[in-house]
Amino acid sequence: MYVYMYMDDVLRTGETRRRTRRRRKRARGEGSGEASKKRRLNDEQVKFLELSFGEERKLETGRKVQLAAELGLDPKQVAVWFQNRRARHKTKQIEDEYSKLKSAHDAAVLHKCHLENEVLKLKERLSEAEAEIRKLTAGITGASGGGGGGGGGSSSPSSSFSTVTHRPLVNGEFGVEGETDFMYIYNDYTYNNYMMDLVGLYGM
DNA sequence: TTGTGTTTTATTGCCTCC
DNA sequence: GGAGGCAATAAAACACAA
Repeated sequence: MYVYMYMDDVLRTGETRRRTRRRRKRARGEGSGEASKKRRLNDEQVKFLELSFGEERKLETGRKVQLAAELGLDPKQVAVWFQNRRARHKTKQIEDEYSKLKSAHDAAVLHKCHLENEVLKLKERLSEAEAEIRKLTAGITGASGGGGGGGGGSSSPSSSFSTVTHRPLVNGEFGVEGETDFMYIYNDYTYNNYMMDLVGLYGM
């Protein structure tokens, strides 16, 4: 019996279902007369119930009866009010949680954009550095292959490497905020490291 | 005034716990 | 098995633009 009634309701929608329930109610002799009319609680009653809800969200029987007596309400009304109030509270909590998560998500997306931008800049710097290395390496191999003497002037290793090791030390060169750690690592990459890398690369 | 959207009060049916 | 909680929904009351 229940299933049929339920399916009946499921198959109907919106106003049709509403009218159906209204008809059923009337058929049971409800829905008419003053007693069944909805009675809105006055401000004082709501204020009192809110205070009580603030103290304790759930309602034991004793407290329910006492509240009802104090407010001149039916204990059932108090119970219903608490039930609905808990539902509203839950909805609000969900909404708050959603907006917090959304803010966090938006911040994460923004951060990701910054990081991607940073990666692009660093890649650009890397290819510039690689080009410079190639240029300098060509100079070194050319000088050593020139046979004898030389040594002085711009072709000397010391003058070339000093140029390279000092360039990265220019503060803010990468255009990246909060790059202190990176700068520290980069500054540590000194002449000796550079020489070792070259030896490794070209077997000098 | 009236149509429409929102809020509040109440009901129903199911579930859990004691 | 009864009391009480919850989700879903109805329906009355209210707010407000057109």
